[in-house]
Amino acid sequence: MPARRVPGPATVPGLLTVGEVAERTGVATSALRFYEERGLIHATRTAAGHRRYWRATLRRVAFILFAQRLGLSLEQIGDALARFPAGRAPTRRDWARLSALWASQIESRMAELRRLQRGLATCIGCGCLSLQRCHVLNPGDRAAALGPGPRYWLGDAPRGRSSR
Amino acid sequence: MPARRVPGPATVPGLLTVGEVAERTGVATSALRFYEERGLIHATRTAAGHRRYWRATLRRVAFILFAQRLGLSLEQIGDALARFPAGRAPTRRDWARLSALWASQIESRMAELRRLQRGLATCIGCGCLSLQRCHVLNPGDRAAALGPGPRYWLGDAPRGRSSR
DNA sequence: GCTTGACTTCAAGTGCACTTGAAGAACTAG
DNA sequence: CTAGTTCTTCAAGTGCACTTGAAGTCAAGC
Repeated sequence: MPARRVPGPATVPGLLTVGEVAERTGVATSALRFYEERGLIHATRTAAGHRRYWRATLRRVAFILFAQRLGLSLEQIGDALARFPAGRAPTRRDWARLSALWASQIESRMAELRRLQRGLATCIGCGCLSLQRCHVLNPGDRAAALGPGPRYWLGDAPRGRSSR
Repeated sequence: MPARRVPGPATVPGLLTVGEVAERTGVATSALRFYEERGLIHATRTAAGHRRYWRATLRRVAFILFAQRLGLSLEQIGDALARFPAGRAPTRRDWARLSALWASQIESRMAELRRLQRGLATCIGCGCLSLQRCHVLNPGDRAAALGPGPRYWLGDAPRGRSSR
């Protein structure tokens, strides 16, 4: 019955073990398993049940790391990844759409940082940080009072999931 | 024995109840109590044990909100607040020192966002996101692999507290 | 053949920043 | 005086992104 048994670790050029992926990405094996559980990455299995990753997974993990530094949650990253085929690079078109979305998020976060920077120099220093109508903490309306729960500071709030 | 009893809520102009502070700052009463437990804010007590806040506490809370949007942890914020007198505004000198520190943190976070922005347009789109030597994920050395634990993305890592 | 190390699952733990709930005391309005 | 709101403490729960540990399997080198 050992007819189509997937070969052992590291012996096949195209497939990587979880340890190899961990080493190459700097992400712990436990995290990789966690990402798989959350549907962010996928692996084939050997006959013995060991994970084997395609090389494309390295890019997928890089994508996850990138998006995390952007400030996205794993759920948001999962949504983005779901549009891409699992085993291959995204198309230019896929990429362009996502790129535009994320670029605008980076823009708004940078805008906030610039506001905070200005506030650092003037608003707080002079004691005007009043909370009532401070344009640093409350741009427009009452964005600083996003309600209870963890406060997100990229894009003000994760879309969907109304607070609490 | 009711000789120097602190008067009731809302009746004294200088002192605020926890509910009033919550309403004015947009921060939940539970969070205010939590901040007090962590030493970030302080309150006097009425004879009955109810909290009474100075008006300066409003500014202190504003300061906390501001620093949170900067991406600082409560511990870091507490360190910063510890240098300031509890009941009054910080001196210009105090402020200038902190301001310089935080400004540089904002600068480095903005620099990272610009890198990510560039990566968004080129590095990932063209498929070069390689993890090994990607200058978007690994500026200089291997900053993306900060080790296990929650990943900080302002200033790369909270100073002190070597990871784990 | 045996040891060592890499892998497996599953449950539970961690750190942060809180929130929620229970049980009760205190203030306020009518 | 009573009802309702606001406050008190304390313990436990939440969500995120994982890590740690236990108990066991699999593969490779000597």
